[in-house]
This record gives sequence, C-alpha cells and structure tokens, in this order.
Amino acid sequence: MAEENLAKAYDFRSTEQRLYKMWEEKGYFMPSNDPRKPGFDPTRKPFVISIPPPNVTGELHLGHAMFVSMEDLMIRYHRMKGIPTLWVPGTDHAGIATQMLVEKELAKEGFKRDQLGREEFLRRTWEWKVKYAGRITKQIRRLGASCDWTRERFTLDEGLSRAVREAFVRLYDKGLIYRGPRLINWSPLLRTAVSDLEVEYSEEDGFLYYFKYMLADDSGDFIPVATTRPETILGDSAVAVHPDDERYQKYIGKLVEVPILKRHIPVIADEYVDRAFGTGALKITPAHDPNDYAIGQAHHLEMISIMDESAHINENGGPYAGMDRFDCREKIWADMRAQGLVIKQVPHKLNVPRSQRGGEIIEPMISTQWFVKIQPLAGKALEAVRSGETKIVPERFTKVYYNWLENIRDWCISRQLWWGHRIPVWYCDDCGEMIVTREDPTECPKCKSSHLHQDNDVLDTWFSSGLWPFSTLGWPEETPELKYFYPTSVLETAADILFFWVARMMMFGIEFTGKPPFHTVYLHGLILDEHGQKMSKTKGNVVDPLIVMDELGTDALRFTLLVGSTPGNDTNLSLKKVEANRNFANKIWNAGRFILTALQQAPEAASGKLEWTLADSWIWARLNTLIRDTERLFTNYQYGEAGRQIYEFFWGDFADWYLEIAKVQLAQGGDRAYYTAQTLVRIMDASLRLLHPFTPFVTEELWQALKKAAMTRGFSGFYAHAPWEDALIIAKWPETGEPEGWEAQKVDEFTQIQEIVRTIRNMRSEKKVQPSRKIAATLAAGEKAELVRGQAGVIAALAGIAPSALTIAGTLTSATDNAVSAVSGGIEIFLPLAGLVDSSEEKSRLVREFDEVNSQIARLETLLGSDFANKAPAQVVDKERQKLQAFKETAEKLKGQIANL
RNA sequence: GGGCGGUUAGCUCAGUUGGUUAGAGCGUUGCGUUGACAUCGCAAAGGCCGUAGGUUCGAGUCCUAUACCGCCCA
Repeated sequence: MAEENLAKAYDFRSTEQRLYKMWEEKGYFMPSNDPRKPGFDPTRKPFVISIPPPNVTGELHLGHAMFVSMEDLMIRYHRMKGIPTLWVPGTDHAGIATQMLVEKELAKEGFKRDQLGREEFLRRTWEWKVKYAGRITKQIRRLGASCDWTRERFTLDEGLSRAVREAFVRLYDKGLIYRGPRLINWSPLLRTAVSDLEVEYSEEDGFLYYFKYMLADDSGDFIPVATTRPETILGDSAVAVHPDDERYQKYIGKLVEVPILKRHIPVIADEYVDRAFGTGALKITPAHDPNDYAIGQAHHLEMISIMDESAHINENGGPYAGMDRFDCREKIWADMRAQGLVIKQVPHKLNVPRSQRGGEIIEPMISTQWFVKIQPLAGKALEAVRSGETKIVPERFTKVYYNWLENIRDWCISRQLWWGHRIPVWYCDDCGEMIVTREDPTECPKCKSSHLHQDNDVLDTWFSSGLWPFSTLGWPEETPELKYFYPTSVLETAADILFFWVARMMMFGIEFTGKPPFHTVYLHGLILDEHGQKMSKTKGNVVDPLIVMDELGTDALRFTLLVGSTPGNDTNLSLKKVEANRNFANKIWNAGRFILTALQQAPEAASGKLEWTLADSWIWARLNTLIRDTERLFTNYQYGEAGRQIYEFFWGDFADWYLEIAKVQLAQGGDRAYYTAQTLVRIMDASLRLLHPFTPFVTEELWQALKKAAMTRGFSGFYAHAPWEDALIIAKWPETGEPEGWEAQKVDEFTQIQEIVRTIRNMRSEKKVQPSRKIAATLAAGEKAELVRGQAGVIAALAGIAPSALTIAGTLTSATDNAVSAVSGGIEIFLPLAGLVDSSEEKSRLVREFDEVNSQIARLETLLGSDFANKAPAQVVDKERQKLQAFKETAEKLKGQIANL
C-alpha cells in the first residue's frame, strides 16, 4: 500500500484477513528451525506451546479469545527474538458435548441413538464433525493466531488414537488400569459414568426427614434417624451410631427393620458418625452414597443397588420398582407416614450433585467401570512441581495443585458413550478371556476362538487430552519432532482446568516420556462481564468475540484482554474498554501516517555532523527504558503491565510530545529535519515491534508502509545497521544495552520543559485564552536560562506562545505589570494578558499556591529533621533535599510575585 | 470445615525487590477543529488505597486480626 493511500482511520476490515493470509502463505507460522528441513540445527532451543484444544464442533467464546491472545503474544515475542517457535494447533473430540449435540439433532428427526445403532450413529457424528470442524479453527485464525496449521491435530485422528491405545495398554500392563464395580457418579440423563471433576455441587432447598428405625425385636423401641433422601432407605444395609453415644450404645449389635421392606439390618458403631447432626444416628446406604460406601466397605456391609441406569427404582425396591427416584421419595414417605414411622420433616439446605454438562442430578451408584490407579502417577506429578522442574504461574496455584494431587482418588475413565476412543479391550465369548492389545485381535490367545467382542465403552475425553503435548508430536513414535520439540515450553490455559487437564498432562507426560511436558504452566482467569458477573445466556450478558472483532477489530479485542488481565485473576471485560483500545489502534495508525508524510518532506541526506536535540535524546532514553522494562516484565509473565507501559509510552510520550516537537524540528529543514525524520522512523519502528505481539495487524500493516517509505528515502530502522526485514512478524525484537550515562540528565531537563509547557497551558486555560490565540510570555529561568533558551522554539510551539514574543531572561530586571504569573520548577512564568488580569484574583491564586508550597516545605523540613535523614539511603534523602530546595526557591519567587501585585 | 483471590477516583481496573504529593481507561466539567488522529487535542474536578493493630526512618506495597464479596476443595 502506498503511503499516500493510507486511509484517514485504521480500517481493520480491509487489513486483517489479507495480512493473516500473507503470514501463513509465507510460512512464518512454521518453526524457523525444523527437524524435517535441511539445515536443521538440533542445538537451538525451541519455544513450544501446544494449544489447549477446543471442542471440535464448538464455537468461539471469550475464553478462547483469551488463550489465543495470550499464547500468540508469547509465540510472536519468541519468534521475534529469533527463537525457533512452534505452536501446535488442534481440536478435541469432546465426547459428551458432541454426542449430546448429535443426539439432539436425532431427536428432532424423532429417534434415539439406539435405534440407529453404533456404526450408523458414529457415521453421523463424523459427518457432523466434518461439517463443523472448520468453524472453530477459522475463528481462531481470525484472532491472529500464528500457529503452525500444517501440524494441526485432532484427538480422534489416527495418530492420536494410536497414542491413546498405546497409553492404555502400557498402563494396563503395569497394573495401573483396572476394571471393577465401584461407587461412581452416574448421569441418568446421559446414562454414563462421569468423573468426580465433572460433578458440581449446588446448594438447594430440601428437607431433612426424621423417621423411626424400629428394632427388629418387636419391642416397639426405635432409633430415630434423619435422611435427606428417603428413597435410599430401600438400599439401607445398616444404621450407624457413634460408639461413645450414650443414647444409642445399647442398640449396637442389634437388628433394626427397614421400613416397608421389613429387611433386617444391623446397628453398627463407627466414629465417622457426627453425633450433633440430625438425630446422631445415621442410616447407611453403601450403594448410593460415597460416605456410606466407605463405611460399608469398612464394615463389610451388603451393597444393595436400588436404581437402574435411568435412576428408576429397580427390583430391589420392592413395591416401588419402576418408579422414578423422586416419585419414590414422595411415595415411600407417605407410606411410612401411614405406618406411623414418620417423626418430622424440616427444611434443610442440601448439597446437590449436578452434572457439569447438563445440570441433571447425579446419582452415586455402583457400576462396573474402568479406572486408572492414580497414586503412582500423582506422586511423580507432585514431585515435578515440588522440585521446580515445572513452575506454575502465578505461584499460588501450586498449593491448589498439591492439595488436589495429594488427595486424589482413582480416575474413572470409562464412559458409556459411542463418540470417543473405544476401550481397547476384547472379551472372548467362548472362554471369557480378556484381551488388552495395541492391535485389534482376531482370535482369543487362550482358546483360539474367533468369537470376540470389544468392550462397549469409550474413554474419557481427558484421557486423550492428557497425552496432547506429546501425542501431537508423534508419540509413541520417536519422531524427530518429538525429539526436538518435546518437552514443550509453556502450557497456557484457564485456571479452572488445572485439575482436568494440566495435572493429567503432567501425570501422563512423566509416565510415558519420563519428562514433565512443559517447564512452565501459565494460568489466566475467567472472563467476566463488566460488573464481574459470570457471562451466561440466561443473564443475557454474553459478549461474543466474533461480534466484537467485527465491530472494533481484532487488535482492539486482543489488547483489551491482554492488558486488562493479570496472571491468574479474573478479568472484567467491557465494550467500553475495547472501544478505547480500538482508538489506540487508530492512534498508532495516525502517528504512522504523520511519520510517512514527514519522511516525504525530509531531506534525502544530512550534510553536517550529527547533533541531537533535547527532545531527540529524551525520547530515545525513554524508549530504551521501555525496552528494558518490557523485557523484564515479559520474563516475569507480566504481559499486561508491559502492554500498559508500551501504551503509555506510545501515546503519552511519543505521540503527545515527541511528535508535536518533531513538527517544529521538521519545519527547521536541513539536517535538523533529516535527523528528526530518522528519529521518528526509529522510534516508530521500535514501537511497532514492541506492540506487535499485542496488536499484530495494525502494526504489521503500518510497518510495511513505514519500511517501504523509509527504504525509498534511505532511512534505517531501529537497528541502524541491519536491513529491514521482510515482515514485522519475523522482525528482530528490540534490544538495548545498559544506560550510557547521559540519559538521566536529559530526561530531567526535558521534564522541566514539559512542566513549563503544562504550566502555561494551565494558565491559559484558567484565563480562558482561546487555544488558537498566540500570546506573549516572559520566563525568568535563573541558572536554567540556557536550557530554557535552547528550548524556546519547543515551548513556544507547544504552549501557544508567539515565538517573537517569548522572552527568556536570567533574572527579571523590571516588574511585569498586568501579567498572570506562576512558578514551575524554580522558573518564573509571566503571561502579560492585558485585560484579563484581575489583580485581587491573581493575588489570592498566588497566595493559595504559596500556602501549598509552604506546607510542602514544612512537611519536608520535618521529614529531613527526623530519623529519616540518618537511616534512609543517601540517595533517597538527597532526592528529598533537592525537592525542599526547589520548593524554597518557588516560595521565594511566589512571594516576589505577590509583592508585585 | 479448609484454602485462595478481591476490597485503591462515580464505574472498570493497574500499581512484583517498601522510598515518602497514588496512576490509567471510561464517565463528568470547561475550552477547542485550515493538514497525523473528533476513533482527536488542551485543561479541570474526583481517592485519609475495606477496618483495627503491628514491623520500619518510611507501608497501597510486609506481618497479625477482622468485615464484606467471589472462587476452589471437602
């Protein structure tokens, strides 16, 4: 795009897709050092991220926008540093979610998956997957994600499926996978087991039901018992009391009679029982409650399952067989009331287990499932973080990680679904042999029968996700990619899936490759609405990132997410902020436009020797400080703070001040104009480089234009002696050495000039002087006269003073009548505003100022007279002394000005 | 019950080796547009940094307690 064609405002719509295509086609997303390509250097350490795979049929939400922005930032930064960089993209088959969607679709056609059969159902699900698979990846591209799409993977593709099977068989062979009946969380809606993590507990209103457990000896005596779920009475196998409970000690060892069913069950003693809760006597239903299950095991109680897959009462429920569990709750309570067994019913807050997925109430049930014996894996995963081999950012999450892994229970990995990795286990129909193999068997190794059938279940999706960092690189094959790119570098994801995913990758990574899969885990928080509320469709406060990008641009969204967040903390997002950052993108754009025109006007070359102005030195010093600070902040994962500082530099220093001064310097023509143009290009170039990981599109677009214009005119960029790179995305990241010694003084001097300008602007504003009106000014600068004189042009231009009417003196020889006066940093400023000066008003203003300064003097004198002067570092004390000195000078001068009125 | 985070300007948030007059964006008020930008500029108002103690020459920042809000685990 030619510079004269740059639109007046940044048009992201015409830019984003074009640039993304260009980057991808040029191969910039691929690692610069690739084991599959000639010239590969295995000694160069790469930077690698595996994407948190989104649901293959999902749609983009702000969580995705967040991780993509964050990871792309990391990737672009490392790429610009010249580090071989790989970001592996891909998607997850999301077993339950996807299957639910397809079943819903089937329901519209009026049938269920069982009517279709497994094969046909899977065929349709694959169709569905193919239809929607591109959607999410396309949306991720829109965010500017510079991942290597040539390496895109899907958890159900061939290679990854092989990895899953390999992992399963290895764990099985090691004795770390077993199958058996256990108490698990059952979703009656989905008719599958779910893991502990997939259950959420919600506090809901319910009742505590008190009733009589009659002794079986016909004595008429009873033990009062309370329960929240009367229907589970049908599955009771004991009543437990605390061994020390004097109320019930006499019943221990006796039998009681289950209401309605009249079964006889024992009264047992267990210290688990809370004497203060309910009646202090607990009914035990080992097959339908996790705590009761543990007690049941300890006391070898019978496990009586009373529900079927749909949570209807089964044949063990006697008269209630076939009833829904909640209908049964009502009915059995009514029946018990009729039999005089009911004591009372009081309102009670329940902790109801609900499915994280569908929200239905989860029933604890005994079911035969596959489990991973987790202790040995968890131990190593703990050790890797304890030893520092893997670091979690922010650090406080390490405690959460420890706590979870230290108390972890075996992981139920089988799901009664069809969409997923089918468990690689076969059973011989003839001899019952169980066969666990990497390849599909054709005959039973024991009896040679060919009548085999595969286990019906599939694996939990997280089982395959746990292998993701290495399965995507070719594991179990020892591929060149695996050798070079594994372990990966940073795992960046949302804090709420620390357990689901991160911990499982740690366990599997160490188990299967011997190494933790990444050296750093970076966690970001949730994206909430602008008032800190969780976004939800029912609340109607959902922000759709696609719409935001359509309306305000990708860069604006990215910058908002990146700069608005701190590690691990939730982020409140408001469109106002995105809008403000859209404005920032436009600001960058227009600063760029100005520089391009400046370039056209500047001379082709310098004739004399190089001489920098104060402003030149100042902006350069500021830039170098910024580069150092950015580097430090990036190293500490303080991306948001880095972004804020770059923003402030660009807008507050470069655009607000340097650009305005550059106009003056350019107007001077000659070498001054030449060097100013050169400085503009260098600072702009460096700024675009620093901003690129945050706002890739506007920076690349502008950089291309800047480069073209600069090259045409023979100007160099930030790296004076290096050629301009082909694209900003692969341009070298700004680096700078330590300060050279001159910086502090230049910055200090420039700050004084800024103060003078601000003071004059302030005075003008107070006196309501039209901004366009050029006025006169007299400055009495004392020993700073030379500095101020050198900056007369700058002051005049920025403060709206007519250059010919700007007088700069050491000390004032004659009083200035009819002038508004002020003191800034020991420099006296007089604006002769005839007709606008009201001397009594002026006087009271100056007196107010004088009082303020005096109170500062008093404060500092007290401070310097205290222990502070002895104990604080000399540098700090000195700084305060200088301040005091400045205030004293100011006070002196204000006094004079007041006297003059 | 245990743990974690938050509490700073009207709103949303920064403020990571403690340095002495606390910052931004948005909003508010006033002024302003012949060339980088009204998606803008200039200026202003607005905060005893939840509360109470403590450490220190010095605390928004460190320690203890406490209140309220949110999250996680059991």
